[in-house]
Amino acid sequence: MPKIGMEPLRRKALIDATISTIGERGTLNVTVAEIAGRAGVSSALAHHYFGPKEELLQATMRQLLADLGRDAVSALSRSATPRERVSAVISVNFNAGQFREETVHAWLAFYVEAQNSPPLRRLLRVYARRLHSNLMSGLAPLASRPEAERMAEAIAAMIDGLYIRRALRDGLPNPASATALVEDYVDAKLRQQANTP
Amino acid sequence: MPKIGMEPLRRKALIDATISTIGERGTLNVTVAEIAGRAGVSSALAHHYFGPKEELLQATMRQLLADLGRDAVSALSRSATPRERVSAVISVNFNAGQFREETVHAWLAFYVEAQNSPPLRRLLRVYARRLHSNLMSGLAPLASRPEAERMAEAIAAMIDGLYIRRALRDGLPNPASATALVEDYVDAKLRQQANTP
DNA sequence: TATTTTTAATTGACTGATCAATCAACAAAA
DNA sequence: TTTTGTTGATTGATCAGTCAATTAAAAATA
Repeated sequence: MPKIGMEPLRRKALIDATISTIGERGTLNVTVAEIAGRAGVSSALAHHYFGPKEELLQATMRQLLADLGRDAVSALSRSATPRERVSAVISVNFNAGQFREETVHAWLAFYVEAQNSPPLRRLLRVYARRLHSNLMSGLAPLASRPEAERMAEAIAAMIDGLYIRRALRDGLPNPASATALVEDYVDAKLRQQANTP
Repeated sequence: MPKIGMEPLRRKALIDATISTIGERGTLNVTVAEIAGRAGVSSALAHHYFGPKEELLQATMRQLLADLGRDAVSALSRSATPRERVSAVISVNFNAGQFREETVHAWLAFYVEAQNSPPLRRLLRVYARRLHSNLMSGLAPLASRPEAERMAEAIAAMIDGLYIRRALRDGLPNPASATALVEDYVDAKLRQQANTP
C-alpha cells in the first residue's frame, strides 16, 4: 500500500514510538525493531528514514526539546511581571505534558547517554542554556546580577534534581509539591533580598 | 600462581575496575571482559566470583554507597551544632572523593539502570533515605517539622541536580561553588525563619 | 486514453559483530 | 588427593545495519 507522502508521517510515528518505548523501558537500550514495531513498520524502514539508530535518538531528543521550548515560550508570553516569568518557567518544567513518568524516564536516559554522544550532549546544553536564560529574564529585574545568576543556577539544579528523584522513588514529588518546593526557595531568597537591601 | 586467599582481593579489584570502567565510559554498557581486563584477570574469573553481570553491578553500587556512608558518619561525628551537621552532610556529598568526574558518571548510570533493576532501585532508595535522615538530624532543631522536611527535600534535590549538571556541562559547578549554592539556600531559609517567628 | 517508465514505500532475509555465560581442563597450594 | 584459583575456547543469543525484491502510485509517453 505505498501511498506517497508517507515520510513525514512515518518519521513522526517513529519518534513518538521511540519516546514511549524508552519511557516504558526506562533506558536507551531499546532495539530498533521494537521501536519500529510500535510504529507499525519494519526495522528496515526505520533505518531507511533515519539511517543509524543514533540519528533516530537525536531526532527524538530534538522533538522533546522542541516540545518543552514551545510550552516555555507560550507560558512566558502569558506572564506580565518578572516574578510571574520565574513562576512560569518553573511550572512549565513540572507541567503535565513534561512530567509524565514516560517522559521523565526518557529524559534521564538521554542525560546518561549524553556522556558518550557529543551530539546529544550538545542538545542537552541547548536545553540548559535556554532554561538559564528564561530564568534570568525573570530574575534579572529582581536581584543583582550575581545574585540572579546564583538563583538561576539553584533553581535549575532543583528542577533537575526533582526530576531524578521523581524517577527514583515513584511519585513522591508530584507536580504540585515539586513546584511548591522551588517556589518556596524563590520566595525565601527574594524576601532575604528585601530584608537586607 | 594460585595462591590461596585470593577471593577477597579479586572481588575488590573487580569492583574497583567496575567503578573506573563505568566512570570513564559514562555508561553501564561496559563488557565484563573489559572490567576483568582492568582488574588483571579473565572474564571467566569475574563470573566465577560474582555470577551474572548484574550481581557485579549490585556489589559495585553497594561499595559506592558504603563509601559515601562511611564519609557521612565520619563528617557528622565531627560536627557539634545542628547547623554544622547540615553543612557536614552537604559537604560530604560534594567531597573530592564523591564528586569526581568518574564517580559522578557512575552514579548517573546507576540511577538510570535502577529504573529496570529492582535490586539497584532498592539500593538507591537506601541512599535517598539515609541522606534525608542525615539532613533531618541537623534540621529538626532549627525549624518546625514540616519546614524541616521541606528543606531536606529541597537540599536533596539540589544535590542530585548539581550532580546531574556537573555531568552535563563539563565542570561548571566545582565542589566549592556547588556547596556554596546549597549553603546559600539553607542560610536564606533559616534567616527567613528568624525574621518571621 | 492507454501504455510504459520512473519513483516512493516497504519488507523479509541475511550478515557480521558483540557479549554474557559456561565448561572442561590445568596448576599449585594444602 | 582434595581444594582453590584460573583461563581459553566455545556456545547461544541479540542486534544494528544492508540489500535485493515487491508493490503501487505518479509521471511521461505514445
